[in-house]
Amino acid sequence: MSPIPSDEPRSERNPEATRQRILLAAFEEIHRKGYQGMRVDDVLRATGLTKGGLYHHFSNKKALGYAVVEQVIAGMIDRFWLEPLRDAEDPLAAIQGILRHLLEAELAQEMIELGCPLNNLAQEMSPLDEGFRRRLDRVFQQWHQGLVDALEAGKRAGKVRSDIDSQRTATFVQGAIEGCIGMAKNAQTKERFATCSAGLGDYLQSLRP
Amino acid sequence: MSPIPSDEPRSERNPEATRQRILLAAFEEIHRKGYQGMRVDDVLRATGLTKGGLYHHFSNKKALGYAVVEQVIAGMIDRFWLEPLRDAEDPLAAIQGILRHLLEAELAQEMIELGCPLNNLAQEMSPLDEGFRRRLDRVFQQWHQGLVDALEAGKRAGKVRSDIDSQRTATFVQGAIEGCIGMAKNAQTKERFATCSAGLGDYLQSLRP
Amino acid sequence: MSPIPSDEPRSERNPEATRQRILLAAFEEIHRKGYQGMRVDDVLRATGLTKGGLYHHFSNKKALGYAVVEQVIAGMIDRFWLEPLRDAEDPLAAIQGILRHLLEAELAQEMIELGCPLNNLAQEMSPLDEGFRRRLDRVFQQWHQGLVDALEAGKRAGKVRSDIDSQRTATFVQGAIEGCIGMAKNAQTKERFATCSAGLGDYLQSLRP
Amino acid sequence: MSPIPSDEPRSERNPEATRQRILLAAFEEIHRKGYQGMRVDDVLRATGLTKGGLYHHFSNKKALGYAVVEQVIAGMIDRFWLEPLRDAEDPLAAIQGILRHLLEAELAQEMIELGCPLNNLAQEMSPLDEGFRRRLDRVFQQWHQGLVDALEAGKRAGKVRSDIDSQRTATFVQGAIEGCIGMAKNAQTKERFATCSAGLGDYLQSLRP
DNA sequence: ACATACGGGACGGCCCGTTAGT
DNA sequence: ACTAACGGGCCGTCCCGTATGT
Repeated sequence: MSPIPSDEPRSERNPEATRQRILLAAFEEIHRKGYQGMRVDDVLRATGLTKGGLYHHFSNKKALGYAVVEQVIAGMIDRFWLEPLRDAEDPLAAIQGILRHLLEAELAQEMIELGCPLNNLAQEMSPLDEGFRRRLDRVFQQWHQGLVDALEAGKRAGKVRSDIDSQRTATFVQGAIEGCIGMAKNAQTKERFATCSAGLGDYLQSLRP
Repeated sequence: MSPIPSDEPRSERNPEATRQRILLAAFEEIHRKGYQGMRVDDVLRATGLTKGGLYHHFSNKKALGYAVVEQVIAGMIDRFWLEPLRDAEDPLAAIQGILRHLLEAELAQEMIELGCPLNNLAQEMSPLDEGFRRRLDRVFQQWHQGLVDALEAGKRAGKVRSDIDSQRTATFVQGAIEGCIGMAKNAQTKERFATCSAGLGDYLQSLRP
Repeated sequence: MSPIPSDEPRSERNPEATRQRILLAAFEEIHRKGYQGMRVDDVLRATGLTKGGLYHHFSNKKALGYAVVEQVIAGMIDRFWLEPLRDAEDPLAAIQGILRHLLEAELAQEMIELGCPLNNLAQEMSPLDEGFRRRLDRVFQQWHQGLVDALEAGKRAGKVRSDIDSQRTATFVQGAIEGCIGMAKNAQTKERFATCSAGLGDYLQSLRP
Repeated sequence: MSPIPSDEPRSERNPEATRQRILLAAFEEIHRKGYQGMRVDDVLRATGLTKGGLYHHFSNKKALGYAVVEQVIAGMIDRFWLEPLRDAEDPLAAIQGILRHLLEAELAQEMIELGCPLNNLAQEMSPLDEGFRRRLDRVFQQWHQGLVDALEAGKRAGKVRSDIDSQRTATFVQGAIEGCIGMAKNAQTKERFATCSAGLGDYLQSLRP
């Protein structure tokens, strides 16, 4: 098919890139079907690898699942939730900004159709496997810490009521966000997300001085 | 073969009871492992039936899953969330009462360990199967309607701010509740649920006149 | 092929016969390749069953292996070694008779080519799996008991020296028989068996009064 | 890439030693699990090498197996059985000495738990692979020749009855020895070996003038 | 209404071997 | 001489569903 044929080194022999390809494909499948619903063979098909190849990088399906949590999902949470909060002087506005961003971006489709990858996996696997639970909880806690830090900064900047409990608030915000995404996923409509996150907006407003 | 025919109650020939036993066992398995993780053979073991028995009542695994939604989970939501709201003059207090009840009852353990059966199934199956989604959404909407009705009654009774949007609020409350349960399930601790639902309590207070 | 075509009940629905077919086929494969070398798929092909069918009768490969020991091999030892010794007044002559029989019968071929099924399995699996070891040892002990009884009867009948230790002698006879079969199996020749069992014959003569 | 070439001993560039390490590790695995049960990857783990390293020395698994027979097992038989018989004036005493030695030495444990490496392999592979059979039979024949020579010398020294057939006797002695080891391996007890070899001792006594 | 035997098709994992590279 | 990425086949098991019988 490609006009320049044979002197491209057939397989680039780039193990790190291969590993990433596997992780990405596995993440996609897990996001779509859940960990239990993810089929190793589908990951193989998506990556163009074979059993032996995958088995070289990950000793079994569970190890692959763990790696997806630590090396894909954790990074997504960081880029999506923590990065924007890092230097925001007004955390409540920042959170609402991210929520609005969720509605507009192309990834909205995926988020509403398939839900939050972190929460999906947690809901599925936390009661079934302690290894998953620990790793997922670690990500939740990093996110939580980012929210706490931002709320504290907001207090100092006079953008957040100083009498609120940041820990408790951060936990509830996490829960509410995941709840809103969940509502949207049930309904499979953007509107449900808009409605639910409007309620969350009301709550966030109630945190202002 | 045997000439003496029908009037010995062979074991306990009671088809309706058998059907219920299957539904209950299937519900348990689904609650614990998810629909995809539920194994028909495990349901068989739990009921003491065999393949033929189960497939006489349900044409396939999916039909069994659908029936669990419509005939088990829907009833649970009704008893647990709608019943207490029906005649409550103060809906916000009623909601908080249910949340407190969740922490105390023996079923708390199950709720925190395994999560909300309705939401679990919805998160797992809504993107994968439209039949599940429709049935689950119906339950969510009944619950939603109950909340709306209660909030409106609360407004009339002067227990709820009259300027709030009941639809939106009901949706967010649902989301927040499921979010709190989810947080607790990740952490597998009662405390996380207490913390998160305290935040929800703050929100509910902000709805008072 | 059969002129009367369609009204023969396609699969006879005879579970016990099916179970036997599986056991026989598994025995054949184990005899030929060893337990580890036996492939479930080959047993399937030999029986015409499918995975599900076999899995219904035996929960896994090991269970099938155990059943082969208890329900096939034990019976063979009984018919081949114990039956002829039961009423023999001259046990030494009886043993030599069986050895000679081994050289003549059609089963000689199989015995020399593939060895003794009991000893093969024991050599392969005793150090690897205690479940196999116990079951195989039980067969060895029944055989041993048969030899002891026969020797004692021989003593009473004046056909065996009364000063020998029957226990020890029985054990050595077992070992020597298996050793002879093993020698023949290495060489893959009848002659090696003849030579080796001639030596055994010398020993047996030395037990005469 | 590096201009400084060869005189740094990179790790311990010693191909012959590497080959020996592989052979030894492979022997261990074969002795423990059989040839079919031996996994190349386990040999790799035991030697610290990788696939390429092993396949540089042996073209495939079978070639490794053959080499183990010719370069490890043959040597063991020579040291263990032939060496002590070489200059023994009383072969029967020498054989019994070796048997007693077997019971006392530390290697007894291994011999009784795992059996005789030569006979194990022969029982497993002779019917399956002619290449193995030939190589193993060669070792058996060298051992056999050693026994014959010793018996003949014993005759000349008046320590062995001169009317016995040395060929036949040697074969039976081999068989009986392997049989005794096999009996012990089944039972996984030293005592079984003691009992069975006591019977062998009786036989050997019957060969004295 | 229910039991039992069996079909059939994946799925995860194992494992021998090859090949590009150093 | 040796490493490490990867190919590819197949094995044991799992599991949904059907068919036959009672």
